[in-house]
Amino acid sequence: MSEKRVPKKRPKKKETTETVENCCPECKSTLFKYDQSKGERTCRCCGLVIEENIIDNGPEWRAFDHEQRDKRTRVGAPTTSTIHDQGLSTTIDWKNNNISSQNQAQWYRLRKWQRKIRISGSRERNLAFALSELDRYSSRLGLPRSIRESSSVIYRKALDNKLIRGRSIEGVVSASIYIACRQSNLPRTLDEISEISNVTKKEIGRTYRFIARELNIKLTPTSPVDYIPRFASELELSGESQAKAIKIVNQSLEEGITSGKGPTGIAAAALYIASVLFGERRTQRDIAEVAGVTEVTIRNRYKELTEKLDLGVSL
DNA sequence: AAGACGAAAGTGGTTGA
DNA sequence: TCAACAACTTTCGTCTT
Repeated sequence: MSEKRVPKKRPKKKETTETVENCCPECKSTLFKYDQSKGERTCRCCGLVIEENIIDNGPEWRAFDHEQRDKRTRVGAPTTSTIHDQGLSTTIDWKNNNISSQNQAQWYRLRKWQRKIRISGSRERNLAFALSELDRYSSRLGLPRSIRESSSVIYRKALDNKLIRGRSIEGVVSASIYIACRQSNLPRTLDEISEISNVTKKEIGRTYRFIARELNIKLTPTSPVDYIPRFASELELSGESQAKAIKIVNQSLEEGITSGKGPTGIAAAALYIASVLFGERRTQRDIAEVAGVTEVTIRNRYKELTEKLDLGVSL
């Protein structure tokens, strides 16, 4: 069967079962045993060693209760760019535990200084405010953590390069979010960001172009494909329709009939066609609303697409 | 009655002189 | 700085289901 087998009697150490994408080459089983003490992953079915010398990322110490764990842990929370001091500063608790009345005044002064040091200087105050705004905006937009991180990094860079002067913090925060979204191929429209931030579309547009230029950030033009999953889920369209819409967009990209046209309009038209083809028709109005374009635009795009692509749509 | 369609006029942004 | 321009929107009347 196999050249390498593990002995039947194995130490009763931590053993976890898990399913892995690729299966055992020997018996096609997808169930594996992971033996931490040996650093081996073995097939549960035939015992073949799938992987050896796995690096154990866990701590080298062992703890038998909470107290020991607390004592032995040597790391804290991960640092993050979304907190102005990267979560590294100390705060002094307001609870006055066992402090004599003589010391109360002293403690009060200590706290005051601690706060002053924590948010000191215009830069820190700016960052503290900006990052709280950034957090508000991104939670309203429902953005993943990774994008929050990268947009706060962009904001920090903008601040370090003195690009904020003469611009509103809200504007720069919005622009940072816009850039971060585009970089991670989860674009939001200027309209969407403008709506939650009370910064005009025009201002965000101006600011993001300025920042991208100054910080040498290359922004590739957004593809309509990037918008499709989001729009499709808002319209509650099936995965099939979504896949079809993506296919339509790719086809039209090849044909080169998309240049110069707004990506949202194309995404909307492709979704409209797909929804009709799969019998889950959405009205142009509904699609226009989630895509942030007008019905007229959808009609124009959809006309172009059906004419040039031979999609076999009859309406 | 709702949705789709299309014409016409208007708007905001880009480009090139 | 200005005009030309393309894309897109607004508005509205008509047709289709």
